[in-house]
Amino acid sequence: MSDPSRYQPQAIEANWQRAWQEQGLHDTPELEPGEQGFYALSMFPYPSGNLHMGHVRNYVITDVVARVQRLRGRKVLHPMGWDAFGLPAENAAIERGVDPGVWTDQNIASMRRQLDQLGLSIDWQREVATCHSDYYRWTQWLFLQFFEAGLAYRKEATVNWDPIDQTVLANEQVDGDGRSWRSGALVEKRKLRQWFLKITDYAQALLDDLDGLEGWPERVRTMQANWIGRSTGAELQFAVVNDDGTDTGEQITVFTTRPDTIFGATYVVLAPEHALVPSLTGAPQRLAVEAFCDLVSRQSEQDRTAEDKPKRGVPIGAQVRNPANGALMPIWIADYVLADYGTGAVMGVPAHDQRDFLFARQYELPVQQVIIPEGSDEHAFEGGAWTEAGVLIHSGRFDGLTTTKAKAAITAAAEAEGWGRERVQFRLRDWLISRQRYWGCPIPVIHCDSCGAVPVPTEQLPVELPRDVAFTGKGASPLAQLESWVQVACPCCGKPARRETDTMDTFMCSSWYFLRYSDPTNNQLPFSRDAVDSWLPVDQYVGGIEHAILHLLYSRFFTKVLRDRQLLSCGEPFTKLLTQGMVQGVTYKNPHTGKYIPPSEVADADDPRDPVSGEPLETFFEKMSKSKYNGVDPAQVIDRYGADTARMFILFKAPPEKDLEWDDADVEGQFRFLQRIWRLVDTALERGLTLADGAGSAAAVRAALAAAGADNLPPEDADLRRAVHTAIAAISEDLDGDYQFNTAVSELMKLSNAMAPLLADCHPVFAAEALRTLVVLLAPFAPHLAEELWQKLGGRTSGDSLNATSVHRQRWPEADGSALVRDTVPLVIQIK
RNA sequence: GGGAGCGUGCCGGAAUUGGUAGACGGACUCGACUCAAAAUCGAGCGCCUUCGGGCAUGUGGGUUCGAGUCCCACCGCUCCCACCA
Repeated sequence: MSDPSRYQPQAIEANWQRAWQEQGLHDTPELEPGEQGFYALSMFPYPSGNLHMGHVRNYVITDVVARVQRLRGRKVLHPMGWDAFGLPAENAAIERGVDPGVWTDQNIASMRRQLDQLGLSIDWQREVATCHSDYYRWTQWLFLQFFEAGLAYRKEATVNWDPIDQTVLANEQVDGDGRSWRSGALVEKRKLRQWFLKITDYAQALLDDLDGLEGWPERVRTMQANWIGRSTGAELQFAVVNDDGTDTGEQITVFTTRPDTIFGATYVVLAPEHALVPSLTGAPQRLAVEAFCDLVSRQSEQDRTAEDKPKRGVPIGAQVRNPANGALMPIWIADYVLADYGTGAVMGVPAHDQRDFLFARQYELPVQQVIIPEGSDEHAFEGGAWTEAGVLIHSGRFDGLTTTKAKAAITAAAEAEGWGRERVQFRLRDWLISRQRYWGCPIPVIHCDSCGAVPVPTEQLPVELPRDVAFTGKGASPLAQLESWVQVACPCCGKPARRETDTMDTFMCSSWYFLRYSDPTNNQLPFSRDAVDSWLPVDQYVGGIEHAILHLLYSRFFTKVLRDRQLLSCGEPFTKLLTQGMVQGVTYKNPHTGKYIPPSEVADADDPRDPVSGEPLETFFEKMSKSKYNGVDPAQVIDRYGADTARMFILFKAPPEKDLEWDDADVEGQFRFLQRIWRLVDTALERGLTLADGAGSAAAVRAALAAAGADNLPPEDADLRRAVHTAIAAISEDLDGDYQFNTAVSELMKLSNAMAPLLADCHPVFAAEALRTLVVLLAPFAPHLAEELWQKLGGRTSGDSLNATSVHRQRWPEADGSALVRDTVPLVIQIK
């Protein structure tokens, strides 16, 4: 600590963090009317209490973006907050009896301390926490906006029930294996009355506007488009007929994307949950049908939808007439037809649909081919469905039409004759927002026997979460068990009524937090229109790929609804999106026992062996997690090497969007690089160089240039100028394009390597300017070190014309060498 | 099954977008300094070589004066969606 010539980050970083804080260097500047600010945003964390490397990577990336923009002279908004509702707090309450609010606030405080050590340029005055009532009252207010717009409604629905967490999950929270995204439990089905938001009303707009999101990764746009899942087809009606061939008056409506194959339909299948199933089932079939429906309802989503499962079904004893050719065909129910997609009914065309084919073969239903390959008069139909396009046969007046033409012609005929119409179908379902949990934002509704579901008047917001609750972890939510809170007078008629006891999906809270940052202390509105319009849309959003669908889609939906409610102007919230890769750690696993072994128990990293059995271990990189013992604690890295090394390493090690393999040896190498820069500056100081030799005087630079002759410099001077110029161009390009921080850091390292041997021999003016450029370029990546070096070089006391109190007031060099001007002082690097 | 993407040294990754492949870093080897170690500094580091060079970017073709980059086929890997009618 006493040796001033050694780079000791621990000795300088906290000081600079304090200095920035005291100077308010990262406070958000006021924007002039019409002025364009820059909004740099990280996805806010859940306050688990522990900062992990994934957080560090996320926030460091955003911080570099913010710092570069500030150096370029932009006014920057760079906020942070807490996605603070959610199950872990409630689980802590159940397991350890701590109050979820207290637990969460403690975690926020501790994570805030850890974040501060990273030297992030965050404006903490705009901090928000979704669990504080000055935030969630506006979440409730926004819910009422949806309600008023007819976009929030209640319906009884079959929902995903998580038997461990005792709550309902949205479709999106059930993973591909039919398990809860959080507890991992196999999801069951239940019927409950739930609140939904009508995101399907915006399906088309959400899809259309994806095209304009050029600053988003292609794959995220594709994932969203697939999730929305638009398909065009037709809705066709099949009349139910009695045994004697007369119509019963009932209709079965099916949705199909292949109306051209209707002449090949040989049966109709309903989902077991279809509303007409009970009434259409014949007496002899009733027992079988009920047994089958019961079986299906007990199946998990996984069993039901696994593609390799045999398709099962039963006939219900009724029949329909094919509207195209009048043929009578049986009605079946089957597990492969889903109640909540399309109309919950399909026409079975075994010849041209693989699922129908398998089903028909299993139950010996007739197969009628109606499409043949174009240009062939023979049937290409062999033992599997023919799903390609072709030409129609056995289709009456439509014979000979191609698939494409037949789709249009048959749909048109159906429309003209009244048995169908064109129909666009989305895969996207309405968003189920009800959660039977305590630690969430209460839904501001009161249920009254006479008035129905009544919104809580806005002046009564917030509906506060009661704090004196018992957590048993069993049965209904603690809210529903708290009669003193539930019983309330109806705002309409004043009669006794009951509060809604469901809380909102936490995705509700995170769908608008980026708007609140623009005006975080407003207590009249969630945000003023002026404030939100002056900062939104977010210029650069940074976060994990795991939010590619849910959070980003919901946020886009919110933004569009609020725009349509005249609360803001933009239709898309995030102009550019960067999805950073995971941080992976070295993982040791015993391939026989399947157990993960902590690295501390592995004696020899080159020949890892199980400490108990001595068996050789597998070594690989995997996403850091507690259960795999492969995590690296950011605090320990910072204690040892400092925040600047951690920042540089994480930026350098891999391109931001790719997975990053954490390697302690590499961190060491990064630290040594910063040490070399430190020594470089020390060497310059020993020679008596300061920034005053260069930038302090425009005249000095011009005089030096004139003396040397611009095209006739001594080789060292020319080499140095070239090295600096090249680095500036490369770094600017890396940062402007796709944020290739890894190569930008490389260029910086190359520059400092190239500089070291040249500084001793070149003109002091050039040497000083080159050093100044190096330090400024370093500033976004290793801000503490850059500040310290700037000060050591006399950047604050040299009579510098900017009188900079901080290197952050220095202008970032422009990509073309000629523009390397800091106010009136030309930088040396003007000639190639 | 549908979609997106990727394949370059021992490793992470570069390559001015069609122009000297392997930047920068790690690991490794040798040397200097040291009683020694660490740190630091210097050198080497794709493969083969008769030291002239030759061969190398998953495999096989193609376009081009020129291909890691563009086109076709194949092999392998990753991610997302998936009985969505």
